[in-house]
Amino acid sequence: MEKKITIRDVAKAAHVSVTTVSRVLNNNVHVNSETKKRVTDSIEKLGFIPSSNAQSLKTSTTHTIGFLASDISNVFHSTIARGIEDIVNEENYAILLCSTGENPSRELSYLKMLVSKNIDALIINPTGSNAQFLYELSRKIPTILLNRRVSYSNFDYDFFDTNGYKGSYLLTKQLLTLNHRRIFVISGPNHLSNAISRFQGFTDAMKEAGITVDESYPYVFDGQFSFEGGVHAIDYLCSLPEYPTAILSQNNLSTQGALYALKQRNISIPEDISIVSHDELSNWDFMSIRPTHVIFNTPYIAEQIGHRILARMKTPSLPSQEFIYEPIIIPGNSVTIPTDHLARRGHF
Amino acid sequence: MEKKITIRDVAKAAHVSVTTVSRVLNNNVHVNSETKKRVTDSIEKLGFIPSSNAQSLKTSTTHTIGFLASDISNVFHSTIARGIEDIVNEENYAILLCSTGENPSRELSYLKMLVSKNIDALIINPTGSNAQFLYELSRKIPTILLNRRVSYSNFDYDFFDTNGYKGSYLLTKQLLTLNHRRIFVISGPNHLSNAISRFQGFTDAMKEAGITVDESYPYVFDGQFSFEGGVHAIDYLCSLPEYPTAILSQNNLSTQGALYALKQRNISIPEDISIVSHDELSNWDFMSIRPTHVIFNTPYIAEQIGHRILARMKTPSLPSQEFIYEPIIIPGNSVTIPTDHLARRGHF
DNA sequence: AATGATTTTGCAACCGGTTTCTATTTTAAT
DNA sequence: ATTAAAATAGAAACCGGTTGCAAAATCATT
Repeated sequence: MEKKITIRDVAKAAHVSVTTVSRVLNNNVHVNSETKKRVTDSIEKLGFIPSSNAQSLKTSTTHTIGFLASDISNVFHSTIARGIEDIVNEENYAILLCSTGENPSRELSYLKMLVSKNIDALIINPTGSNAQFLYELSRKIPTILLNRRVSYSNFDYDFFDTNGYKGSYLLTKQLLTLNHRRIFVISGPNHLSNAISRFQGFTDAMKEAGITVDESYPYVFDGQFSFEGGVHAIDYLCSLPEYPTAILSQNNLSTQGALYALKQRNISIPEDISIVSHDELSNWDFMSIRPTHVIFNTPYIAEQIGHRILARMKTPSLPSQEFIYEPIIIPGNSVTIPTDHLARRGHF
Repeated sequence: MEKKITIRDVAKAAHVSVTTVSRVLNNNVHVNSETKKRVTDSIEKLGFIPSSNAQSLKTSTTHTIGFLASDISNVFHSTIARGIEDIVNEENYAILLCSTGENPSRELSYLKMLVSKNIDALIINPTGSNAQFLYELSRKIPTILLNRRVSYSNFDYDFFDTNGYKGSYLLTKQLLTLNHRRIFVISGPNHLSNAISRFQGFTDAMKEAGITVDESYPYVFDGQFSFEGGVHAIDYLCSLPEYPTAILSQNNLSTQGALYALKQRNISIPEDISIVSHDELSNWDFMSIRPTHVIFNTPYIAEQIGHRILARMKTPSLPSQEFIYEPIIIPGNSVTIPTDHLARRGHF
């Protein structure tokens, strides 16, 4: 194991003090150009790379941003991560990556780790738990919340979200316009703010059509935002006494699960049932049934988050703000007028 | 700005020395259980979280692993990242995430940043440049190379890869068995070791069928592993004097581009031309044309990488090893026997 | 040549932990 | 009761940088 090259080695090689080397590194104070050259030459020759740890200890800044999301392998989050990275990398920030897996205790332990690592800023897609810790953290470190709100007494924060309310509202309207009335919703966990607002978009559209969605409305499935969630939703759908004519899936993973389960049961789209969905579906162009869905301009959102976090680090006193991005509706071939094929085919 | 709580504050509150607090934190040496309780209580009460920076400075370990890939928003890489994360998180390692964007100078600057941040280990999907730097780095820090080799005099390293040679070989065989002879290859940059080995799999299969693929073989397109690469490949294909009967696309992004471009030109699969592909295609189940393709068990590979990097950190003297994972072939509906539809339809 | 202003440089304290070495106390053994 | 061994705790050096303060060197002015 070779010994590490430190600033003192450089100082010795250049016949100057460590102070001078430090000054050359940070080029804040003027250093005689001749001395400077001697120093940079020594740095070059020795291949010296200053230790961020030592720097951080003194300056208490790490040039590191924590990104804590439910699942980094989810294409939405990885696209966001990449977009942020591209922006902040220009100012030499690095990103510490963490997936909570929707597990509050894992989230908490990651948060503590990030504090201990002294990150300069945090971007989090929170589980919803750990509100107090997050609140206190946000008072010390520039913080951005992504997609999900957290409620805690007068906790205000920078918030980036897609307008899920509007997305669901539009999708529901589309179905209603075609005369669908029995619309089955595959919803997400109701402790997630984005699941709630999407659901609200649905109920409001329904209300405008004179349909009240309350406990007695039978076509609601509260599941996880996951493939299995979609599969279970279809199981549940098929157990109902009266069949719905359309499905609103509030999440892309649920949609995939639902499509899979419907195919297994030989239920055709849109002949037997219509479906509309939230969120981007990969390879949508090439799908045999292309669900009508709403998407968001994710790379753009990521870029905005990147700029915002830089701004907030520069000016911590910035007043909190919300950034909500509008849905883009992509019409597919998954919707038609209500039929009663399912009933005729004996599914109900 | 509240002042930070340090180990000295805890020491004061618990009426002990900082040494004792440190001992409680690391519980290596025995501390009287009564004293210990006083200390842990104070830690709890003050919400003290030790600074990793300070710890790192002394111990020169950071519990941080660098993951440097061409593009973290690529689902292959994000799946790998997540899988590694899940494994190493159990031992409290964090992951520093970096995308090179295939840019060697960005790769180098990231590598320097990672060195300066004193990472404990590195997992890299290298651009192929910066071989010397990487070589020297790997002698100081446990390093794993992913998917692409780097050539530098007696540089040996841990290497994880998918057997792309075999994948392309099998796909080509499949086409040859159906009597395809004019097979168009959408290849990748020939400075990438995985592009090279995939291409080799193709040529070897062809050779076995008595077809020599050399400079005079007209059906090779060297592009990028990207959507645009696929589009350009089809442009090129259509400019050829004699049409091929099948396409071997060496990468999923190229495949998507190719499918798109073929659709634009109203070329049907497999009636007009057959296609086979490398790598996972999202939502493949629901595609109207499901390309026959080879995939790899990515989550499993990720897990293995995670275990390996932990092992290597524990035992740096471990001899280097290569881990090559076999392809899994997924038959689709994108292949048929050669036809001369394209010629008849006036494309050629 | 003397004085003051301005550059340029170095000393040493400091950031917040860990660890070596030493001192004190407790326990065990004779 | 005496001594050896083990358990416990603290003082201070250290990790590798940054920075306040002050001194030395250079330059400009009278």
